[in-house]
Amino acid sequence: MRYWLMKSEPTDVSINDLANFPEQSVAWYGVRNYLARNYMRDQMQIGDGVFFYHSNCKEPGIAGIAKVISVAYPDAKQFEKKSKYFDPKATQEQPRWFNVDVQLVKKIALISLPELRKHPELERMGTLQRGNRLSITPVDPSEWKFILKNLVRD
DNA sequence: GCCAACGTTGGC
DNA sequence: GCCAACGTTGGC
Repeated sequence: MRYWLMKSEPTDVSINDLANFPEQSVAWYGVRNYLARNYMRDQMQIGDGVFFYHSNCKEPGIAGIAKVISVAYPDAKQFEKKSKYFDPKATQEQPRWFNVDVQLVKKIALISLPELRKHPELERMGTLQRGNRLSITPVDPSEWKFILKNLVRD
Protein backbone atom coordinates (compact mmCIF):
# COMPACT_ATOMS: atom_id res chain seq x y z
CA MET A 1 0.00 0.00 0.00
CA ARG A 2 1.45 3.28 -1.15
CA TYR A 3 0.36 6.89 -1.10
CA TRP A 4 0.38 9.45 -3.86
CA LEU A 5 -0.32 13.06 -4.61
CA MET A 6 -2.02 13.55 -7.97
CA LYS A 7 -2.49 16.98 -9.52
CA SER A 8 -5.50 17.98 -11.51
CA GLU A 9 -6.37 21.36 -12.88
CA PRO A 10 -9.82 22.16 -11.52
CA THR A 11 -10.81 23.69 -14.86
CA ASP A 12 -10.23 20.20 -16.26
CA VAL A 13 -11.38 17.91 -13.44
CA SER A 14 -12.11 19.42 -10.04
CA ILE A 15 -12.94 17.65 -6.80
CA ASN A 16 -16.60 18.55 -7.37
CA ASP A 17 -16.47 17.12 -10.87
CA LEU A 18 -15.10 13.91 -9.38
CA ALA A 19 -17.90 13.84 -6.82
CA ASN A 20 -20.46 14.08 -9.61
CA PHE A 21 -19.02 11.43 -11.91
CA PRO A 22 -20.59 7.97 -12.02
CA GLU A 23 -19.13 5.91 -9.16
CA GLN A 24 -17.34 9.15 -8.19
CA SER A 25 -14.42 7.86 -10.20
CA VAL A 26 -12.35 8.96 -13.17
CA ALA A 27 -9.70 7.59 -15.50
CA TRP A 28 -6.54 9.57 -14.81
CA TYR A 29 -5.94 10.27 -18.49
CA GLY A 30 -3.51 12.72 -20.00
CA VAL A 31 -0.31 12.00 -18.09
CA ARG A 32 2.44 12.53 -20.66
CA ASN A 33 5.50 12.36 -18.48
CA TYR A 34 7.43 9.11 -18.30
CA LEU A 35 8.20 9.18 -14.61
CA ALA A 36 4.59 9.89 -13.68
CA ARG A 37 3.47 7.19 -16.12
CA ASN A 38 5.85 4.71 -14.54
CA TYR A 39 4.45 5.41 -11.10
CA MET A 40 1.00 4.49 -12.37
CA ARG A 41 2.05 1.57 -14.51
CA ASP A 42 4.65 -0.03 -12.26
CA GLN A 43 3.83 0.91 -8.71
CA MET A 44 0.20 1.78 -8.18
CA GLN A 45 -2.04 -0.86 -6.72
CA ILE A 46 -5.72 -1.03 -5.97
CA GLY A 47 -6.36 0.60 -2.63
CA ASP A 48 -3.44 3.03 -2.71
CA GLY A 49 -4.23 6.36 -1.06
CA VAL A 50 -4.35 9.56 -3.11
CA PHE A 51 -4.32 13.22 -2.24
CA PHE A 52 -6.34 14.95 -4.94
CA TYR A 53 -4.52 18.22 -5.57
CA HIS A 54 -5.81 21.28 -7.38
CA SER A 55 -3.04 22.84 -9.45
CA ASN A 56 -2.66 25.83 -11.74
CA CYS A 57 -5.56 27.66 -10.16
CA LYS A 58 -6.32 30.48 -7.75
CA GLU A 59 -6.04 28.35 -4.63
CA PRO A 60 -3.69 25.43 -5.19
CA GLY A 61 -3.78 22.70 -2.57
CA ILE A 62 -5.14 19.33 -1.49
CA ALA A 63 -8.87 19.32 -2.14
CA GLY A 64 -9.80 15.75 -1.27
CA ILE A 65 -8.87 12.19 -0.45
CA ALA A 66 -9.18 9.54 -3.12
CA LYS A 67 -8.00 6.04 -3.80
CA VAL A 68 -6.71 3.95 -6.67
CA ILE A 69 -9.39 1.51 -7.86
CA SER A 70 -7.73 -0.09 -10.88
CA VAL A 71 -4.32 -1.12 -12.01
CA ALA A 72 -2.90 0.75 -14.99
CA TYR A 73 -4.26 0.21 -18.50
CA PRO A 74 -3.65 2.05 -21.78
CA ASP A 75 -4.82 5.68 -21.75
CA ALA A 76 -7.61 5.83 -24.34
CA LYS A 77 -6.84 9.44 -25.28
CA GLN A 78 -3.53 8.54 -26.91
CA PHE A 79 -5.48 6.87 -29.73
CA GLU A 80 -8.02 9.65 -30.28
CA LYS A 81 -6.89 11.84 -33.15
CA LYS A 82 -8.98 14.78 -32.00
CA SER A 83 -7.73 14.69 -28.43
CA LYS A 84 -5.01 17.03 -27.30
CA TYR A 85 -3.50 13.94 -25.71
CA PHE A 86 -3.28 12.10 -29.04
CA ASP A 87 0.10 10.48 -29.60
CA PRO A 88 0.83 9.46 -33.20
CA LYS A 89 3.59 7.14 -32.06
CA ALA A 90 1.33 5.07 -29.84
CA THR A 91 -0.35 1.96 -31.22
CA GLN A 92 -2.87 -0.48 -29.81
CA GLU A 93 -0.16 -3.13 -29.86
CA GLN A 94 2.38 -0.83 -28.24
CA PRO A 95 0.62 1.81 -26.19
CA ARG A 96 2.88 4.44 -24.76
CA TRP A 97 0.68 5.95 -22.05
CA PHE A 98 -1.20 4.39 -19.19
CA ASN A 99 -3.61 5.45 -16.52
CA VAL A 100 -5.31 4.10 -13.44
CA ASP A 101 -8.83 4.83 -12.22
CA VAL A 102 -9.22 6.98 -9.13
CA GLN A 103 -12.28 7.20 -6.89
CA LEU A 104 -13.27 9.87 -4.40
CA VAL A 105 -13.08 8.91 -0.75
CA LYS A 106 -14.04 12.30 0.62
CA LYS A 107 -13.90 15.94 -0.16
CA ILE A 108 -12.12 17.97 2.51
CA ALA A 109 -11.63 21.60 3.40
CA LEU A 110 -8.84 22.74 1.09
CA ILE A 111 -5.35 22.37 2.52
CA SER A 112 -3.65 25.23 0.73
CA LEU A 113 -0.13 25.15 -0.60
CA PRO A 114 1.04 27.81 1.91
CA GLU A 115 -0.47 25.70 4.70
CA LEU A 116 1.43 22.64 3.51
CA ARG A 117 4.63 24.66 3.43
CA LYS A 118 4.24 25.68 7.07
CA HIS A 119 5.03 22.25 8.41
CA PRO A 120 8.61 21.00 8.69
CA GLU A 121 7.22 17.44 8.71
CA LEU A 122 6.19 17.98 5.10
CA GLU A 123 9.12 19.89 3.70
CA ARG A 124 10.42 16.81 1.88
CA MET A 125 7.16 16.15 0.06
CA GLY A 126 7.82 15.76 -3.64
CA THR A 127 5.29 18.29 -4.72
CA LEU A 128 6.76 20.98 -2.45
CA GLN A 129 10.27 20.65 -3.85
CA ARG A 130 11.61 23.62 -5.75
CA GLY A 131 11.05 23.29 -9.44
CA ASN A 132 9.02 20.13 -9.17
CA ARG A 133 6.37 19.91 -11.82
CA LEU A 134 5.54 16.24 -11.76
CA SER A 135 1.81 15.68 -11.76
CA ILE A 136 2.13 12.50 -9.71
CA THR A 137 4.49 12.20 -6.76
CA PRO A 138 4.85 9.55 -4.05
CA VAL A 139 3.80 10.56 -0.55
CA ASP A 140 5.71 9.09 2.35
CA PRO A 141 3.53 7.17 4.83
CA SER A 142 4.67 9.52 7.59
CA GLU A 143 3.56 12.51 5.51
CA TRP A 144 0.24 10.86 4.74
CA LYS A 145 -0.40 10.21 8.42
CA PHE A 146 0.70 13.68 9.45
CA ILE A 147 -1.67 15.33 7.01
CA LEU A 148 -4.61 13.10 7.94
CA LYS A 149 -4.05 13.66 11.62
CA ASN A 150 -3.29 17.36 11.64
CA LEU A 151 -4.56 19.05 8.51
CA VAL A 152 -7.59 17.21 7.16
CA ARG A 153 -10.88 18.82 8.10
CA ASP A 154 -14.22 17.87 6.69
C1' DG B 1 0.42 37.26 -17.80
C1' DC B 2 5.18 36.51 -16.23
C1' DC B 3 8.87 33.58 -15.94
C1' DA B 4 11.89 29.94 -13.72
C1' DA B 5 12.44 25.23 -14.05
C1' DC B 6 12.82 21.44 -16.60
C1' DG B 7 11.46 17.74 -20.07
C1' DT B 8 11.56 16.81 -25.01
C1' DT B 9 12.99 17.31 -29.71
C1' DG B 10 15.91 17.23 -33.48
C1' DG B 11 20.05 18.83 -36.05
C1' DC B 12 24.62 17.78 -36.19
C1' DG C 1 25.31 11.50 -27.79
C1' DC C 2 25.55 16.54 -27.26
C1' DC C 3 23.04 20.57 -26.62
C1' DA C 4 20.33 24.64 -28.27
C1' DA C 5 15.74 25.56 -29.12
C1' DC C 6 11.35 24.97 -27.87
C1' DG C 7 7.17 23.78 -25.22
C1' DT C 8 4.95 23.02 -20.84
C1' DT C 9 4.09 23.45 -15.96
C1' DG C 10 2.42 25.90 -12.30
C1' DG C 11 3.16 29.27 -8.54
C1' DC C 12 2.93 33.97 -8.08
